[in-house]
Amino acid sequence: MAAPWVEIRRVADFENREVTIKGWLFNKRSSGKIHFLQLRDGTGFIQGVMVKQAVPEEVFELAKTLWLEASLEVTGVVRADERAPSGFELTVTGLRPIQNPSEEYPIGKKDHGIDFLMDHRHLWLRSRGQHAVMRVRDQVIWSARSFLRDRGFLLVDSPILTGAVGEGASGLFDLDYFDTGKAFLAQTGQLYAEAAAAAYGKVYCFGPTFRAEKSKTRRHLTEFWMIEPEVAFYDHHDNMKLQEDLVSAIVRDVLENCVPQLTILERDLEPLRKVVAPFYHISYDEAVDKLRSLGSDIQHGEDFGNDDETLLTQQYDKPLFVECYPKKVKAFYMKEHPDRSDLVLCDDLLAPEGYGEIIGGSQREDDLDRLLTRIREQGLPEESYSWYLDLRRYGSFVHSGFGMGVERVVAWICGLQHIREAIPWPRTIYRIHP
RNA sequence: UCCUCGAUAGCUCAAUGGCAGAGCGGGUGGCUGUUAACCACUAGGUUCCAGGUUCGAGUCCUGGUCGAGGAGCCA
Repeated sequence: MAAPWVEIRRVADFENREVTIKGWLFNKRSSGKIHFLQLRDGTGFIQGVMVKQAVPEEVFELAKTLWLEASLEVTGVVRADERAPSGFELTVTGLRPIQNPSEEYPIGKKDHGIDFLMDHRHLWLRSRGQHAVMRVRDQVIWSARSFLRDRGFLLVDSPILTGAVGEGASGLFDLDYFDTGKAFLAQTGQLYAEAAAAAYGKVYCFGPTFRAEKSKTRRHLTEFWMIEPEVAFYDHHDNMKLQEDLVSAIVRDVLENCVPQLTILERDLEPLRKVVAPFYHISYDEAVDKLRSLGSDIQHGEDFGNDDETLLTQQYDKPLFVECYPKKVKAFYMKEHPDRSDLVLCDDLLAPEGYGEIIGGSQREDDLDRLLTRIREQGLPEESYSWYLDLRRYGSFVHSGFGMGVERVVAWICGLQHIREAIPWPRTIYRIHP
């Protein structure tokens, strides 16, 4: 007798049958003798139509008392209807409230300010746009993982609590670690991934990373997720090819599976359809010349500013590799350029449409003496890197890797104005709640 | 850390130094196809805090708190 519980995403398989939907009421309209109940169950959205004559009087009256975001079991018959955005609606036959709120839902139908929305992030996640972003984020992560798995990569996760420093001494969160002194939240898993690459060849780590920099921009979080592949016997060029293949695979998968979500987000699909290998390449030196010809006052030897990066990416319709930056603006572990001792074999991959850096990668310095020299030049604590230096003592090897910022990729693909919407619980300099 | 802007009804925002307003949300009533439904009526205010100028301050000045946008740094 009981109608089967069906997920909204599956209702097409139940046309003209009575089903039960378990979910929440995200909007309600009424025309006197018809209630329109907008339902959400996490798998989709559907409209329930309750006609006064078709249900018992008390059920029709009960529907009037529902507040937004009431949790419900709704029974009804699935009908194809071209007036419904999803193609289907539910002709309601029964209604059982699970919990009906006793006060108004804070998030209304009209616009809210970002401060209010961030304070209500736990409720904001219920909204349609945030559903879309989280689905795309999920797709991006699954695409990356399956891409790497298909290519024989081994997932070797790195620690979050570390004793050694990562890329530099600034921007580290520290905490007391028993009697041994300070521990630090990892800024990167890369050094551990290098050790894993020496053990297993093709590896990656994927996890949250932490930067205590007081950055206050639309592209920074203090906690963000990074996918970091590291490959033994890959050089600088192999490394860029891998990045190009990974990013194009992710975009291809999103376009295959997430067009409804991108449509909700009003994302223009044309720029994404152009994201097909090969991407563009430009050297750091060429990039500086180009920027100067476009009016930037950047000097050779400086790192790019935010405006520079935006200006540069606006010149291209696909992702752009910028290669071989000056050694002095990059991390100690990057391999010195064989012909130019002032440069390193590295690349930044810049997303188009002004989004900028989504990947930073490099060939790693595999020579023990050069690596030691750079650690000392940068004033880093040599003893913290002793285990890392062992990788150059015992079977050193050409190897390369990169870090891809998940939230930056999601923000770019979704066309978001700010990276904070690309992660469920953003952590920024002035916000750690909820 | 620096620069800029902002804070008024539950929310989003108006208001020449001169009566505190609208839309949404809430309440009451109406409507058999609504899509941020619509229509009528209605309730709702310590204008962020502390001082100051003025006959009179939401508005001007000083200090503070909180937030946003941007810079630097980076993924």
